[in-house]
Amino acid sequence: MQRTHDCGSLRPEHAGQTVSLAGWVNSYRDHGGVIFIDLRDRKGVTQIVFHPQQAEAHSLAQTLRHEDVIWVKGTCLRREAGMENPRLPTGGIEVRTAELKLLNKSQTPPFTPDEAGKVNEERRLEYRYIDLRRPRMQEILSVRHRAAKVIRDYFDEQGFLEIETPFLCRSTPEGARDFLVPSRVIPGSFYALPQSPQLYKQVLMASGCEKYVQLVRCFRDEDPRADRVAEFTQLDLEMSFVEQEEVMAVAEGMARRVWKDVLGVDVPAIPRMSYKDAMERYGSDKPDLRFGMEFVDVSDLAGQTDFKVFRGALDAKGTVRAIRVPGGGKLTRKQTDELSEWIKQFGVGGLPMVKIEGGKLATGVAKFLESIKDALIQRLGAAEGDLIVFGVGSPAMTVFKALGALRLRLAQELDLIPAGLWKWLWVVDFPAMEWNPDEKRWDSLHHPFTAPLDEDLSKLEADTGAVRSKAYDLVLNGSEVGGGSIRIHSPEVQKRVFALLGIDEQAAVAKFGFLLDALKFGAPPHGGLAFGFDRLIMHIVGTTNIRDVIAFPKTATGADLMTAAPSPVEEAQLKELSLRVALPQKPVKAAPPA
RNA sequence: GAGGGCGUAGCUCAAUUGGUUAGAGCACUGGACUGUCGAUCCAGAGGUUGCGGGUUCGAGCCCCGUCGCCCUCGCCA
Repeated sequence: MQRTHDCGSLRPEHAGQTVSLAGWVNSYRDHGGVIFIDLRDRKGVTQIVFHPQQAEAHSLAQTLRHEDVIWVKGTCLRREAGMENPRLPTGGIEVRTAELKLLNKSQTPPFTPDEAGKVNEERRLEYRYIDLRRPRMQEILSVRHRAAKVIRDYFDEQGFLEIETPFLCRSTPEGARDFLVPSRVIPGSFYALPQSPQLYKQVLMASGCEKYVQLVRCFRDEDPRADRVAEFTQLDLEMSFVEQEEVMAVAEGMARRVWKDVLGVDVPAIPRMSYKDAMERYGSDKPDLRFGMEFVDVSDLAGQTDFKVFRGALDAKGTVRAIRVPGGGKLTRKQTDELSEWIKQFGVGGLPMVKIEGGKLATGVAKFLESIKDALIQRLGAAEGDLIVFGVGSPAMTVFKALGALRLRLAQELDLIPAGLWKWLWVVDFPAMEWNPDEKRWDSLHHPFTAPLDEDLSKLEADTGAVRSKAYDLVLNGSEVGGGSIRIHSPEVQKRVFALLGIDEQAAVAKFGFLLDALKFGAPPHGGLAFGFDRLIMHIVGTTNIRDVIAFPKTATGADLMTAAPSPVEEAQLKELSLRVALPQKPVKAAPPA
């Protein structure tokens, strides 16, 4: 089938040429005599005109409806003055048809690509092939492709090898819940789909590959968020004979290259912030630096008041932190009550607050703060019309996290986040381990193979919580787009870390003996990083919904609404796998009283 | 596992305090129309109000359960 052009390329300079196009009927306007069709393909929309003189084509054109697939041949004509459509790149021309072929009649579609932007996501996912016909979705797919290409070119130039790692892996109990795949050949045994190629890429370093990279699908059977799904794509990399700075430099170079080549935006040198600073100043290990609203420690001032809420938190070795909310004074009582209720889910008791009105503290807990009023206003730099909110409680980390969530919510609702900014940040010096009060043991913050900082090695056992690691996260506009670490390559240090994590030697050998073996036989020092590829694309195309950047995404329950996966399987399939399904019995509910 | 929101025609939505035959726009069908580009005009068809139960003289609306989708907490080394 001959196509001389696509639907986005004809311009007045093509006038007079015989052209042929193919695509979908985006809309039709039948005037009884002349008929107009807006023909759409991946590249754009072109107006096709049918005149009654071409009787055969014209009568067929009368039957055309939304999403019919057609081929046309005709003459490209410059539109007469006043009849151009400035909203179409091809609006200066139209194609007067001599010949029309109906390639495939469409049933009436549940919605048209034009409408898809307004249709429920559920419906869009069910008819994804119609949704994806939208120019916007085509653009996203195209950007995703280009970003992947740029990334591969970049790493190729840097001497990396793209090496595939297995999808059918050994299950490890650490980390996220695994998706399991039963083995037919070994009944009762299971593979796990990879949460990331972490262990394999370390083994690749022991294998002498030196520089590994992979765009790879990862699977985590955990509940989703707006920017998180069970099945996602990582840009995974690992390097031998490197320290933290070299890995960060390579990753930063990639970000710079992608932003430059795809968006035409320069990424400046990316600043650093310690985990401790990030938590204490922004209540997040991925602070959004596009706006201020930093936390201010006002524990000392709070201690001078008689306010029981403040005193109680301080007596419990907690903290009192304040945020100045610019223009927050306009929030109504109803709105502030709602915030106060909402913040309780983060483990603090409520949200004391005051407004600045007429140079004075007003409403809320103002009466308790009279004695510290001037110091408070001065320290926060508060101005007329501002709101000051207090994070109060213990431990301090709980307060930080609650205020961190509040800071984001208020900034969004009060429209304090400037558009068009790219605020990159490296968060470094993460704690190596975190005390898990429920299990009464230390947990890795990153993973058990993360190397502690050399200067903290000596206090590994004595002051475990204070040990920092060679881990680094790359944050963009408050979202974690990448993270990695230098790995432990010394069996000695690895043994000490496992001991602290409560993983005895036997368990360690059982879980990842192959990696420990690999480290024993001459593994080079190595480290790496993984980018959330979907999230990078989200930032580039400007969406907050990760499903927008995935061609065939799954829903919150892991369902594919188009294919209706997951689904029950034939009894014979289960039998072959030596599996039996044991659904939980539904509890019998007592009949309601009459 | 928990909380919140949503579910009415193919699509997007409306429906007064629980009250007549559940409406509108778009799409669809038929007709008119030779320059539109959200074409216009006339006419028509289209409903298990997600599903199941209950309360009531009467339920789209109230109650219980259930299914699906979205957001959040937990979870995500």
